[in-house]
Amino acid sequence: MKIGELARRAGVGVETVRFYERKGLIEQPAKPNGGARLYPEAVARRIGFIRQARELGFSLRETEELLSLQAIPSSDCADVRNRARAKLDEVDRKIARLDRIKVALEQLIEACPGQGALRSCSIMEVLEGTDPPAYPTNHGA
Amino acid sequence: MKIGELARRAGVGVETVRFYERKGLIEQPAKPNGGARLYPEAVARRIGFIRQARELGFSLRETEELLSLQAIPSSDCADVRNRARAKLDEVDRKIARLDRIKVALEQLIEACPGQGALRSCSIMEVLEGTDPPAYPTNHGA
DNA sequence: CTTGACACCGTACCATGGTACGGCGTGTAA
DNA sequence: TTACACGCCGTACCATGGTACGGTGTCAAG
Repeated sequence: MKIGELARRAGVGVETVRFYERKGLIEQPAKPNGGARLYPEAVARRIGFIRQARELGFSLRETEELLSLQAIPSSDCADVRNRARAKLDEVDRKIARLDRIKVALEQLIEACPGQGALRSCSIMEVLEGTDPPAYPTNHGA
Repeated sequence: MKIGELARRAGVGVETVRFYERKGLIEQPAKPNGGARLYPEAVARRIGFIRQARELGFSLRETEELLSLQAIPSSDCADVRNRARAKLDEVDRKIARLDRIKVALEQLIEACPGQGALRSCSIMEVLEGTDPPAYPTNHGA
């Protein structure tokens, strides 16, 4: 398929596809007869993945790292495994945080019935219960 | 506490705190005797939440929307509930996507043992199994 | 053969989310 | 009282992640 259809399928703009190519997130495909880029199906999925990763708070660089994880014979398997584990940790942490937000939202929705006795409760207050003081302090030491 | 300690506790820079204030994500605190901002503890947690929400892919605007969700008597409860539900959906979708990536990473780690028979497998290939064709097509109709 | 839809390319522009800078005031400890 | 840390403010700057533009080329239908 050509770049227009690719972009449509992946849910991004044509310019974005070329931008990703410049950034090295997708490789330049065949340009037969020297003209238009001709993409295989797989690229649409790859770009879809990039889009989703971005929405999950991964930068383009991090997204590239995710995409580069592949267990191919001849690659340094231990290295791939380590990087995958690091990413897995990150993903787990994101999930855990989202779960806390989720619970907070659910409690908020519960606390806010039709019209009734309504204890004041903000999302932060709900999180308070779940999230003990424990300040991050993980920045500049 | 003053802005310096607040920033340290929340894990951001001083400039960032003032930036959030300009953006309306935190309100300007008391400035007794006209001088330095004096913050209550709660603001550190609020900023910590903002930081985490950012890392989960929420924009500052979306983060503000999350923070604005509070069931206070006198507020339009139905409205709050609706907005909370919308956010909950979004959170659920994020979790679902992260779960797929998580599973993919786990499979990748499995597929990549010490040194052995190693089927070629990238994160995209793992996702293929999980993610049926179903192109998004949710952009410009 | 012209018109339209698309592709090409490079460059410029844009919004978001900060980050840094410079000049000034203040307060506390040597 | 001088010095240092910290705070104030406004403005300028920056990286990321796109988005738009303008000029050109190519193909296919009418």
